Amino acid sequence: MDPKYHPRLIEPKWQKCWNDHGLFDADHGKARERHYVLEMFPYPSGNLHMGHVRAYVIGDVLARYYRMQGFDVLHPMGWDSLGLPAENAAIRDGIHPKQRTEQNIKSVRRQMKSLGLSLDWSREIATCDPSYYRWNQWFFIKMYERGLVYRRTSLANWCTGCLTVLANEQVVDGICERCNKPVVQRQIPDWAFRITRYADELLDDLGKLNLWPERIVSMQRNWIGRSEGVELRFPIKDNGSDHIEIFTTRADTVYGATYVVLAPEHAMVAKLTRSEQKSRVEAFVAEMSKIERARRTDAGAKKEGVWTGSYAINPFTGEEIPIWIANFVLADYGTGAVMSVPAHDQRDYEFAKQYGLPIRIVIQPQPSGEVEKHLACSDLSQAFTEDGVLYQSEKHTGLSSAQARIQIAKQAERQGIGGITIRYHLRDWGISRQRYWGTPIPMVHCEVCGIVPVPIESLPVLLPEQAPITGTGEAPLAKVPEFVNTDCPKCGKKARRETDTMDTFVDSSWYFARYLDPGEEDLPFKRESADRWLPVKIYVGGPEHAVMHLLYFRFWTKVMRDMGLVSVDEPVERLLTQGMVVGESFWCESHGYRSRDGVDDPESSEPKCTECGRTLRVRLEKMSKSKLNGVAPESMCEQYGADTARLFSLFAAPPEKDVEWNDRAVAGCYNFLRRIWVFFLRHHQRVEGYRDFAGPLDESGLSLELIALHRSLHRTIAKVTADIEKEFQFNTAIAALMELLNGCKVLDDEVDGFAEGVDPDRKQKTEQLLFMVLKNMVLLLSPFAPHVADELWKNLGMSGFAGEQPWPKFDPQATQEDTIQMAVQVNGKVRATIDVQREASEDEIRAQVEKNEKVQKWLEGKSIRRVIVVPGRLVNIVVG
RNA sequence: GCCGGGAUGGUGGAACUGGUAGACACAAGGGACUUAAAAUCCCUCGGCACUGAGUGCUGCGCGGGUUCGAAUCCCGCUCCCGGCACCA
Repeated sequence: MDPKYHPRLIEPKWQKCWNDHGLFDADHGKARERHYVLEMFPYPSGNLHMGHVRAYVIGDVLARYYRMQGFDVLHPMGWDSLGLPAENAAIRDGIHPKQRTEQNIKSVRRQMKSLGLSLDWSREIATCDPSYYRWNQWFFIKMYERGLVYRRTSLANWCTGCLTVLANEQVVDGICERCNKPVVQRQIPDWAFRITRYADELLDDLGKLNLWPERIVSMQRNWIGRSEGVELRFPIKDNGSDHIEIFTTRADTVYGATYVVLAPEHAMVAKLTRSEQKSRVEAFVAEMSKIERARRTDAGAKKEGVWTGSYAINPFTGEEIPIWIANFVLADYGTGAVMSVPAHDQRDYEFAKQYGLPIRIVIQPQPSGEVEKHLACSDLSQAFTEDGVLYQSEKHTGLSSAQARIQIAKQAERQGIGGITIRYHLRDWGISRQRYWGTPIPMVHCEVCGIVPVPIESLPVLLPEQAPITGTGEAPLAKVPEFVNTDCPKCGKKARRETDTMDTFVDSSWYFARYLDPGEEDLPFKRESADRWLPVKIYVGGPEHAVMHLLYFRFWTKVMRDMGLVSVDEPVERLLTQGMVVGESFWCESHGYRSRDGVDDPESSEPKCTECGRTLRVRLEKMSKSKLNGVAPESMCEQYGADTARLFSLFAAPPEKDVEWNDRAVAGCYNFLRRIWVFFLRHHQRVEGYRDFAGPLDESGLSLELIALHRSLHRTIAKVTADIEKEFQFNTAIAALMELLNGCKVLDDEVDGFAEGVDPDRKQKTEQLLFMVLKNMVLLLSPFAPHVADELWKNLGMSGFAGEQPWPKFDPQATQEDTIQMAVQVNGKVRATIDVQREASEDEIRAQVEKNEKVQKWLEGKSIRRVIVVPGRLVNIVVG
């Protein structure tokens, strides 16, 4: 055994060895119970960062642990390799996306392997491979047949930076989440998935996800944004047949609706505009279309609008009320039209004040003295938006808001002018992208037949090798005549192919199922494989995918279920969203982000820029290249080894929390592995004769310290098992292993004593204990630090791999102490501790407590009122 | 504003169904070894007070409550983080 711990020597060796033995291939024993462990697959961007490392190591520990627990584990990896970054890079430096992607995959795969991840590489997939994306096309056509895909011309989010259409989910505060440029509204024809058809189920089934983090569930609920309300038709004055449809959640305020407002984009605007208002309305509409969504929808923006010149009739009061258009009404929510109740809606209130529209109070706070206060105040300073009691609302007056909403909805239904409706914030998923590096949409536009899907048997529609990638916003595929020009599959006449490609979220919506049968040619995957492996038992990834990816992922699963491909309702049983890896960033006013090398004394409280001497702003930020605060996993592996990198990313914090990268603490983890190494170095030869010893250990004749160590061993097994299994508390599991090692010092001392000659029976038992400690320590360590574990396993003279061994079991008997330390409290404060026999009765404990001098001191001159004995824990004496 | 999550030493973090707060690690201080440094090993380490092995008080964001006993349960606040938001 090498006297020094050299991770760089042992790690590549074992990685190769595992690979040669196909140790991590799934489906070894078909009879065993199965466990599908999945981490979100990466976009192959050339280099892994620490965030990836953390996610993959977490998943890897679980995969290795479950294997040792006897499960048949599927732990695959692949590449989310279509998408904008490769295309943008191609525009920048002229390398074809395919070439770049292949290089990157190679490099990232190598980095993953050097982390010792226990992946089944025989199932590797890449979404840019036609054998993958043909199934995107297959799904697209199947979904088209089911009415889940449709062509629409709609207001789309047009990114002024990427020059392409974005999904709602990709727009954050009116800004493109990718390039940070403004997003504007444009009428663009595109393809969309009807995810809204599943809105209810996506919402309801959140209730089944009880092993998902609450905040993710809550974010999804928020995003789906179900609201129950009433749709009402407001007839238009002097036009008997026409009406405006509005949506409201506050039908109880309908008697206070004193005007109607439409979104500027509303289809009826032109029809409703009277000639005398025409110029003003048109100018306003034109102006609005120019304003980017960010400013339009900013809550702080000034309310603006114009009157159309027309009137509607409030169907409940019969009053004529003016029809306006305004910036604060959105075309794509509800019906794009609202009834305005200025007394009870803050936006309507502000608008009414500004344009002198009537305000009528129809809700009173509560039937108390406060009513008068409100009513007396004819000019409200703001809207009263809470529920209350109806006022001046004809026969509904006096009802509570809740009651009134039901009554008014019923009345509307009876009169045939509306009824209860449910609206969602969730919109259909627009998937058309005017980009090259994506899945071609398998549709043909024929002048005779219209839109015709490509027949399933002619899939895949291959992405042409070359296309002019200019980034100008027009679909690159439209400029490739060989691609565009085709024959209509229906009539055979000349036709044109669709030239948009699919959003890459399509790829990641079902990849988890492709791993089941990556080579399958007739279907995306086999039903029997799906039944064998799904749902995914544990899915690990970053919380940044809480909304988009996970929602689409769930949607797709439900669609696949309805297509008869899978039998599960939800793709993932348990979700683990790991925290970010953050690092200290240094920012200089004049030189921007500075690397540590560009900082004078990074440890001080006021670090200075080496260029200009300015005091730098210090922050903890997600590690990134641009912020120069990252640590590359590769250099980490070179310096300390993969095992240390793995250990640190698990030990620094519980998995859901952010971890701050700390070089010193990393060294601490390295030190732990080194100390284990030294411990084995010292003892491994001594246990040569005990390789078959499987316990139980006879403790008689052993010193109390050694018995304590034996107990500690069993407790550690119990603790590590529970920590992994129950809560994924890898940090405390590793702490327990450190504690065990710390406790092993007694073995060193004991063994030192052997030189002077010792009772052979005692020596044998000690060596048996030593062996059990060494063996189990390796096995417990192996999911976390697999390379060093296998090296130590070999040095112990054991055969096979540590990771193939059954997970250690503990003996509950052996975890029990004969004497237990109990705390003695007097009036709830700890005053003494006593040692009692484990089986001691309450009376015996009381007797012992009474004898205790320290306790007596506190009882002096007081009378005992009550004594509480919590077996095995403490005694509390209540005195007065 | 709405929805979620959180607050424990100098730091990252432990603490089973309410039961000895601060495991484990980092940093810091002291010591051993060494010509010296590094490395390694050992000791101390929430705060305050007292001459001491020690003892007492105090301490889990703040204020109340329940309880023999609260970091943990309940009520009321403060602050921080994440998400959503002119969504009618």
